[in-house]
Amino acid sequence: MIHEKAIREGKLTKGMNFTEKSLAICARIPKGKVVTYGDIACKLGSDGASRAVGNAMNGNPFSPDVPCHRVVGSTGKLTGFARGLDKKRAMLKKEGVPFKNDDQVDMAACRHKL
DNA sequence: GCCATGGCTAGTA
DNA sequence: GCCATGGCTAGTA
Repeated sequence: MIHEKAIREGKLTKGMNFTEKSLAICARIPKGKVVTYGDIACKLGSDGASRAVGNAMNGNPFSPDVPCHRVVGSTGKLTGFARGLDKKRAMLKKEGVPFKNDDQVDMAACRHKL
């Protein structure tokens, strides 16, 4: 992972591969906000790559500085997290993200526009 | 060939 | 619940 600095700053540089770019985008999500795997994929110009974005988040070496916990499924469901969904939910709640029920984020209220 | 997705359809209640 | 999709890595040769 050569582009650590750029990633942490949320910048895309030309040498980055898909994974690195995904992480860089992720770094831009403000506290209290949330984004979708698909949102990041779209932002990178490949709509079908939402699954690949999931892979990228899974390997995130800069967690939780690069806030991969702020990425959720398209419906607002908490899909996955290396240290468990309970942790993910706890972190999001602590940041003030509104929930509809225990594993469902209120997307309308806190979806971040990339 | 795996997967932290997502969208669509069959088929139950 | 099925399957198309896309990027990546473990693991074979």
